[in-house]
Order: sequence, then structure tokens, then C-alpha cells
Amino acid sequence: MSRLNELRMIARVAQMYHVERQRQADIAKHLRMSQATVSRMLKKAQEEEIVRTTVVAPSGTYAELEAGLRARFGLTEAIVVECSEDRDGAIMARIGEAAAHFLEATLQPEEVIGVSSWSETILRMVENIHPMKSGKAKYVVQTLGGMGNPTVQMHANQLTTRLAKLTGAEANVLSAPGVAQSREAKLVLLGDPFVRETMELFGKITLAIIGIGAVEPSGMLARSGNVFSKRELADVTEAGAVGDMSLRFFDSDGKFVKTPLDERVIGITLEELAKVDRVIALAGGQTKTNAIDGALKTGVIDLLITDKFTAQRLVDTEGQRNAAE
Amino acid sequence: MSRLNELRMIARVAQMYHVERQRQADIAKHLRMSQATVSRMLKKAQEEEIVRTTVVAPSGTYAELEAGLRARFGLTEAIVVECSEDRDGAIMARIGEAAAHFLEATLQPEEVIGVSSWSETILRMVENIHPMKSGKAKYVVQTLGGMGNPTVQMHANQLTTRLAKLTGAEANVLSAPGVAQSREAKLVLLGDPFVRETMELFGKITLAIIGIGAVEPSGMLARSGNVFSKRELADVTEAGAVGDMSLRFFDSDGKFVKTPLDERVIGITLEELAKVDRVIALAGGQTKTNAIDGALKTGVIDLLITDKFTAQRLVDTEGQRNAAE
DNA sequence: GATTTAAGTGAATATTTATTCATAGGTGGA
DNA sequence: TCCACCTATGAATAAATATTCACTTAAATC
Repeated sequence: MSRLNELRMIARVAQMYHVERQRQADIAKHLRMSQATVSRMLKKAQEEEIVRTTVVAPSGTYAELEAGLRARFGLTEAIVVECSEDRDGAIMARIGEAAAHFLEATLQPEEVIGVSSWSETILRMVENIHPMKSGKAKYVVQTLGGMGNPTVQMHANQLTTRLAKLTGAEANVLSAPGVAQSREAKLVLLGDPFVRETMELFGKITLAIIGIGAVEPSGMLARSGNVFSKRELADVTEAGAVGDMSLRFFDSDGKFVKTPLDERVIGITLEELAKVDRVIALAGGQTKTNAIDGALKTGVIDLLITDKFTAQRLVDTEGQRNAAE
Repeated sequence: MSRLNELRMIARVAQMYHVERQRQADIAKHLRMSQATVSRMLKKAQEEEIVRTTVVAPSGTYAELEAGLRARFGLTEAIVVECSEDRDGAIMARIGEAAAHFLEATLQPEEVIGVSSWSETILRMVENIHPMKSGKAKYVVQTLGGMGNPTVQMHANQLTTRLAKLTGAEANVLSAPGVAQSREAKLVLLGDPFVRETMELFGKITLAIIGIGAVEPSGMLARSGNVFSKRELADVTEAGAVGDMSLRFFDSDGKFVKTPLDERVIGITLEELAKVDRVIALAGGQTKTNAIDGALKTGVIDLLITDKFTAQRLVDTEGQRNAAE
């Protein structure tokens, strides 16, 4: 019986605190006890489940999928965006918006941003960033050379420049092709002082924004603008690669896949990426699902922004192997 | 769209704070924002009803009835006890237990307790009090003389003495009948130095424990032990009295009813009672409902302890008149 | 386009809450 | 009955949270 009276009292205290929003000191005075006791009663009220706190996710948000992604891949954070249809265009737009919002909200002063320029999703992100008046970031560093024809390469530089302008940072473009003609050609290009200067900043990057690419005839070929030969692509596939970040490949287990191509790519390596404080990956879409799954397993990524359909597929995938790092 | 992203973020913060029980500073660090912002987001989460806190009353407690009583009668507190049947014996036992628990939990050091001795419910309370080793109260003052035959009078004194012993206080009994034979007899009795000493303490009482009596042939007559004549009782009834506290009467509107009897009663007055810091009334039962209703309307009572049946009747009673003081 | 108004931010600070500490009473075993 | 141990308490204090302040930027109005 005395326990019931005690619970009765606890319930009353909980009522006064949570519903009537009185301060503990006032409740204590009212009931002639110490504030410490009120605090303890409230703790007990939690334990006894006399007070219950529920967090309701607003519709259009996917807290559960996010939690699932975090748990499955050991991510620091995950953002799953609403998306009406499972179509690449729509998905990129939504991810870009969310990424822009996230960047604006969490960008630190003096940040060194690395951006793997050739990704349409990242482009969408940049389009959605509002100019920040007080220069927040320090440098924006392009982490992969331009791709394909000079026009597209120009575009990539512009993306970097624009992001730098929006964040009030200094732009460090990588005035080189993403893929050199040969190992020797790469060495020559690396001799350029501007290229070298930018690449030396790779180690200083505090926030990297990257896209994830899928390795499969259509995707890869389309993106590469024919800089890789069919033969080379076949090699990559045979080596087990399922996707790339900045043209660095990994397999479905998240293991890095070394290929002769590495010798020709001018851009950040996965090892360098792994050392960056925050690595944010932007990717979604049916065709990229496997690539994203592998990318997450590399342990390089801290935060993934994706769409609800892809998130669902990533969480569903039955692979008993335990998640990344 | 940005609003959705903001809500998404708020929901995530709420999740981290309420479910994962992380500190605001840690959440802030994780999401790269200031603790102040996290605090604000959590506030917003409340407003947006993303977090909901519910207080569930443990079964066997009647938070709603208590709230109803408080609202209707302007009480500081109300305690409604579980009770299996609407029968006086059972009700008194439960109220007594609850009162004992409440007293133990909230008794202040140096308290001067006034106790209107002749009430079976109060007796039950005293029976349930555990002895308090460290003398908590200062005095226990009997606020109404004994009633009826000397044996019963003795009993009343014992109740006071016992309560004093249990609370480690000094007992101040009122060695006089509760009702003198006449106005003159009362004056003589008041001349007694011990009686006077006790009555002078009435003004010092910080906590009064009283019962509520019903005015109706059976109740009143039974209690009075024939000290009041039929004629006198009829007068009281005609004056509109519905009940009494310490033999001081009031009507159904809570207005004090002065009667010739007042001249004969040796005990605390309602005016004196009104000045006491905490007045705790113990009463329940079908027959006392109207008396309790009137008593609460006097505005003298700060805290009522009653049973669920009586509480229900008190809250239900439709009297549009607005509640007490 | 200029100017006022409103809204949002982090650092500093005030306020509120949780915990530690010292103490006291209760409990159960020898 | 006495002792060891456990629990509960309030005062003091540590820790955590809310608010103020000064400032910046976005939006609204002229």
C-alpha cells in the first residue's frame, strides 16, 4: 500500500513537472521536500514508466531508415530524403537539396572542403546552396581532375569555383584531366606547381563531399567519356570492383581494388579520403545501389545522403556479414 | 522543402536527446552546432509535437479526480485513494493510511501540528504512522476538547499524546470537554492555565489535521454523545448547517454558521483554522459528501484526502457556483 | 534600392537540474 | 541486543540546460 502511495506521489510530481511545467524547486516547496528528492522522483517516474517520451518522426522523414543505415554501416549520420519516384533525376534533385541544407547548417568556420567535382548530385547540391555572407569555409579543394572534353572539364572547375564563392572560401581547382593518358603523362602533370599545390591540400581537407559511381558498362562508359578503354573497364570488373569514389575502386565487400588505372587517375585516393574528418557521400538510385553498398563497407564514409528507395534497398539487403569499421 | 529538412534534423536531435539520452553538448559536437541551438531545437520539437511526453497515472491512483477537486475547490492539493467498497470502515482505513504516508513524507522540522482529536479517520491515520526517530515536529496541539463520557475523552487525549510521541513532539492536550454545559461553564474551564496554554498555541499551528462531520440526526447525535440537545441540533439544521469541523458549522455554500452552540464549544474556531498554513482534511463516505462539499467551499481547507467514490461525487455535483477562494 | 523589421546564431552567462557527500534510520543476522 | 550493511534524505555542489546579449543576415516595406 505504501508503494502505491509513493507512486501516486511520483505521478503527481511528474504531472506538475512535465504537464504543468513547474520547476523542481517550486514543486519541492509545494510538497515540502527538497529539490533533490523531486529530481529523484522524476528519475523514478521514468524508470517506472509513469512518464513516457515518444519522438514522432514528421511525415516525409525516415528516421527508421536512417537509424538502420547508421547501424548497418557504422555511419556517423545518415540522411534519407523523401522522393516521390525512384527515378535518377528526381532523386538527385532531392539529395542535392538536402545536402545543401545540411552543409549550410553544419559548416564550420575555417573548414577545408574537398569536392569530387564530377557528379550531377553534387552539382544539384551546389545549385541549392544559398550564398553565405560571412566567409565560413577556408578553401574548397577540387579532389579529382576534369573529365572528358574541355567543356565538361571547364564545368567541373566552375562547380568548384562556385562552391567556393558561395561558402566564401578560396577555390583550389585541379587544372588537369581526371585521367592522364599514361603513367608518364600523369607524372608530367603532377609537375605543374598549381596542380601540386592543390594536391598538397588533400591532407588538410576537413570535409569531403563525394559522389559514388557504379561500375557497369552503361554507367562507367557514359561517365568516362571514353577515356578508359573497354579493355581497362573489363579489367576493373574482373577484379571485382562494384563502384568508385573519385575513380578509386572498391569491391562488394568494401575492399579497395587496385588497378593499373590508379596510375593514370589524378585525384584523391581512398587512403587519403579515409583520413578526412567528415566524408559526406551523396548518392541514390536503383543502378547505384550495389555501388553504394560497397562504398559504405569501405568505412571511408561518415555520412550518407540518399533517397528513401535506395535506403530501403540498402537496409533490406541480406548479407549477414557485419557492417563496416 | 527546407522546412522538412529542418524538421528532419529536429527529429534527429530529439531522438538523440530523449531516446539515446545524449547530452546537448555532445549532440551539438556531433552535428557541428552550438549547444544553444540544440536547446532551441529541442524546444521547437516540443512545440511541433515531435516529442510528446505523457504522464500515465499508475492504476489505483486517481490523478484526474485529484485535478478535478483541486480545480473545483481551489485546493492546494488533493489525494484520492483507491478503495474497494464505498463503506465507511474501509474508506477510513484507506484514508488513514494515505494520510499517514503523506504526513511522514512532508512533515517539516519545527512544525506545530493541530489535531482535532475526535475523528475515527484521524485515529486510523495515527495508527499508520511510523515512529519518527529524529523528533521532527515541535508541538502536537489538541484543537478540540474531549467528547462524551470520560473514557472517550481519555481516548482523545491518548490520540494526541500518541501522535506527539510518534512525531517526536511535545503534546499539548486540551483537558476539557469539547462542549461545556453552558457559556459560563466554558468561561470557567478557560480559566484553567493548562487549557489556556494549549489554546494559546492555536495561533502557532502550522499544520492542522481535521475531520469533517455531517449534520444530520444520526451522525451528529451519535457523535455528540448527547451533549447537544435535540432542540439545539434542530437550530443548527434550521440555520442551514450541513457539516462541521471541530464542531464549528458551515452551510452548503461554505459560509460559516454562527449558532449559540459556539458559546459552549471548547476548541479552535474556523477563523483561527483559516489562518493556519496547511489545513489537511480527512474525510470520505456517502453520508459525508454534502458536508465535505460545504467544508471545501469555506476555503479553509488546503488539502483533502478522500476516497475515490466520494471524490467522484464531489466532482460530479453540479453547482455552477464557482469554487472557493 | 534603401531602410526598417524580424529571425537566427554562438558565446557568455544565468538558471535549473543531477549528483556527491555526509549523515541517519531501517533491516536482518549473529 | 548489537553490529554491519543498505537505503533514503537534504545541503552543497557539479553538471547540464536555457536565456541573454551582441551581432549578422534575411525579408519586408517604402
